[in-house]
Amino acid sequence: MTVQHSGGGPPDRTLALLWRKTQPTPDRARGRKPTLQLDTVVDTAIALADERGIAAASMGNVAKALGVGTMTLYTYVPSKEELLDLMVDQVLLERRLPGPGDDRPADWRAQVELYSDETRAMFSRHPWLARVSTIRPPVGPGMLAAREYLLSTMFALGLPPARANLAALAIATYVDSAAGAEAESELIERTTGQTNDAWWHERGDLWENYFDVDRYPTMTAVWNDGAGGGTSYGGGTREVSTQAYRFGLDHLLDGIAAGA
Amino acid sequence: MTVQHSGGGPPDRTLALLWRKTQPTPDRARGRKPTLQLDTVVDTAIALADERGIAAASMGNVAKALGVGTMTLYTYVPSKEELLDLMVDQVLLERRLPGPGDDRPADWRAQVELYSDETRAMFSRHPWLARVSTIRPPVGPGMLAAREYLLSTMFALGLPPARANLAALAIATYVDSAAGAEAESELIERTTGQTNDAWWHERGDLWENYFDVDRYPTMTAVWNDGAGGGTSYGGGTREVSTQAYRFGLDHLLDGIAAGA
DNA sequence: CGCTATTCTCGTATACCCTACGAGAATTGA
DNA sequence: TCAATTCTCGTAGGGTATACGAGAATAGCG
Repeated sequence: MTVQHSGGGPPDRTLALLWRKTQPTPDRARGRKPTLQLDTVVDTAIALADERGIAAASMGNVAKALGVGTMTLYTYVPSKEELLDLMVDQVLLERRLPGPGDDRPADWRAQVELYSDETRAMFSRHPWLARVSTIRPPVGPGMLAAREYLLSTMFALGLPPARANLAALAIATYVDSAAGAEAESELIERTTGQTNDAWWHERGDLWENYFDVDRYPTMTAVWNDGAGGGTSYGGGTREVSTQAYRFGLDHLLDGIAAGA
Repeated sequence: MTVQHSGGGPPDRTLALLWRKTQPTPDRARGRKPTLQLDTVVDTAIALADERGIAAASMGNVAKALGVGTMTLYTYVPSKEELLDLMVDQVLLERRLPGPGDDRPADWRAQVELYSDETRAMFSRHPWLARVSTIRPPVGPGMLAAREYLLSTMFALGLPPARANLAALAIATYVDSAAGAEAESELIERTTGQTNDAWWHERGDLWENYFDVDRYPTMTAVWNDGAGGGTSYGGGTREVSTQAYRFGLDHLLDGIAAGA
């Protein structure tokens, strides 16, 4: 399944929810006391998605986990879309990225490395994040903090503002998508109980019945070289994925540094 | 919504469907004649998804568009998952990428450029592709052709097999995800009838009420430089996205070339 | 204390989604 | 002709989100 979001209600309401920690919420005295807290709802949804994938974080499941009726959730959140936005920004905020005054690695490259490490760890904890669209993202503190940090590393490299912006976007695109793929792969292995190697192995027919060496000479060469990662092509083994990630990031940064 | 796939039935059946054009299908004389063809089903589903997003390509909608009962589709396709796989590989195959013997640009860089152009065009025609998970992809002719081609461009650059594999994976990761984001952005503009600029503008409250210049000095600098792309941050205007894409690809290739 | 305004709770109902099952229709070879 | 085979698709069951409205709980006021 796919996940859209950020379409729904008035943006003011969503923004208020996203920034609730920064901005004090007006307290209302009147009326029945709430049983839950927004944070509890969001955290529960995240926990469910972490464990069994984004589909498990349905309104019904979240409510059941909290021991309330499904419709009760709608007191805390205008819609599922909003909940998703909150989940995303909550998780984006988990990354420990130094802010303006904080200590950080001296080298710009190490700074980017920190972004990469934190992002990969975040995706690893929350693999479902990879399946949420980031077009029109929840513009919350989490998203802004990450963008600010990455942008500042490009300033540290000495890029002028316009180039720094482009470079930060390119790096974020690469890191986020690669880290997302990696994490999603692990989630699928966990939830299906089948390793990726086993999955490829199950498709052994392919190589025998359909694969034509003349049509795919280069793949064959890589295969014979043993570089495909054993039993698999197409992303292949965990080691190959990790190596490919490093390779891509290193060379992207090389290229950016060379052009600085 | 999110889209999973490639889990379901026996892999043999799926592979047979995916490779149906290459492999002749056994003809059966007995029994009622089918009203539809598999290709028609797949094409209809693709058309629906192209126009109104992946969610519109439901079994019910596809059947309605074809003027048959919903359950009729299950004669042609074992499940929705399989249909999705077929849609994906069909679309992957649209890219005009030269095969082993075919003419191609002489320069390896131009060859990669061709992959990039064809991929962007493909995503532009089929924006929903961005929301389909590519872990455990449909291992059909479309996927293999693209991998073969990209791999061969890295051979053209002179990389040894193992490095070529890593480089091809890195480039595919970057190009596919950037192109996907771009296309999805256009789809959202089209289906919501709201441009991205308008969307950001609607969030004007943010900058006034929540944005803290001290917390986000670098973003502020970029903003003041006019590099944010007018009204937006976070990916921003179409021009900024396109520039960022070019910037990233060029520098990634620079880095790979430098390390060759 | 009682009343009222306010707020939260959540059962019911609607409208989608996928798909298992099985009855019936169509076709062909025997 | 009729049996075997294959395709068609209505019904039903279990999932999803959420609109609506009735009822419960609370705070403050008279």
